[in-house]
Amino acid sequence: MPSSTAETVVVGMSGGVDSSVSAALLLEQGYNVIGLFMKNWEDDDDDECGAAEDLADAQAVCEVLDIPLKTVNFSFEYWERVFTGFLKDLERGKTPNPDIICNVEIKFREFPLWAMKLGADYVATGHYARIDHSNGTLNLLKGIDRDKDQTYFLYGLKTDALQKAIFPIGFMTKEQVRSKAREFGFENHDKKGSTGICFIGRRNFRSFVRRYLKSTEGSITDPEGEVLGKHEGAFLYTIGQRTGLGIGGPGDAWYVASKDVMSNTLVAVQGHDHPLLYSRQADISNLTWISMKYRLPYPARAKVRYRGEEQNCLICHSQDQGYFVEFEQPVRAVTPGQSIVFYEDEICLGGAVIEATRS
RNA sequence: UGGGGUGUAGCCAAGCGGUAAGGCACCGGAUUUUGAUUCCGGCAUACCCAGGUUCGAAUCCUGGCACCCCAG
Repeated sequence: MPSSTAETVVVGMSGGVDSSVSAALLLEQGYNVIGLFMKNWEDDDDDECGAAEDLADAQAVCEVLDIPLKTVNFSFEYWERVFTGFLKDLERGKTPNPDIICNVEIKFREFPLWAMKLGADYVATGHYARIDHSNGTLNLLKGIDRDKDQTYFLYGLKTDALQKAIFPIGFMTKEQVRSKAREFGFENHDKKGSTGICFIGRRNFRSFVRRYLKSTEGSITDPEGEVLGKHEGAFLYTIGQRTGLGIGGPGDAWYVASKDVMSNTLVAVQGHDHPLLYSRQADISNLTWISMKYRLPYPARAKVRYRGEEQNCLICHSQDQGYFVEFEQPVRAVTPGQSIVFYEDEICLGGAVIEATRS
């Protein structure tokens, strides 16, 4: 029984192992724990069972732990603040990352607001990340499990959003989380990790997007303009992509090197490491720092996509009040719309959105 | 209709008498809270067609057919 003086923490529970173990750990640590299941997407048709199963899993875990599970529906907020922007970016030829916005707008804005109304002192999620409060400033640190580190998705959060956040599994490996789940007797200890857009789930990207955006066929050409084949709509593809181009024939595989939604054209090149797939510079926008502003130019390590390799780079001011990044080595598939996240050793400094690239 | 060449999966392409390499595309899976990348697996009872020779042919022979090239 939680004592009346214990602090209360609301845990966002997805039904997966990570958030389940997070809740259990908080309980062990003496918190008064409340589970929250967020439903942020109204399924238009199929896949309804996926969310229902997840809810059932979350319920099962909460029963084992003997904690209450509440549900909330942020579909409206998600649609308005995450999904519409996602579609708009796609139309503009970008490759947006909705999960990053989702964290800023939903998981670390709506969710905490809701939790605080319930009288929570803290909110927690099952992210592989750590928060360091020592030496006066708050720092977002990579998860101990470098292979699972999820700070890439969290770079848009500022100090105030993280102040009341707890990441209980940030100091654990996935392996440890799973065995902990077994210890607790969670049925979902072996559950496969979820993939796909957060809350929307795993889907065929192209057919999913085409439910919302009208697409028209266009041509795929090589850099010289020679037509190689056709695509289903330029905005359905991303830079560096190989799958779905349908270009057979002699030689190596083909990859998307650039796209132009105005002319609805895709330019493809042959070979995973074709020079046209590499960029040395990128214009960036919406630069945000988590806890500290750094004087530019500032040297940092940067990830251009989740699970990408960290690259040495220099963050700079550009002539027009904007910013750009210069990489020490050319980086493959730097893609407008994707985020570039900056690091210094363990610390996630912040990040920005890639606007344009230069070789 | 004189000469030469080529016909192997959707596309390239090995094979040269001993029972169909490989790559691209595609499909499935693994990895992955974006879209990708990457990795693993699958993918021609069948080699343009019809005969023939051989224990045995995609591989040799004969005859067709198709396409290409050079001459006309």
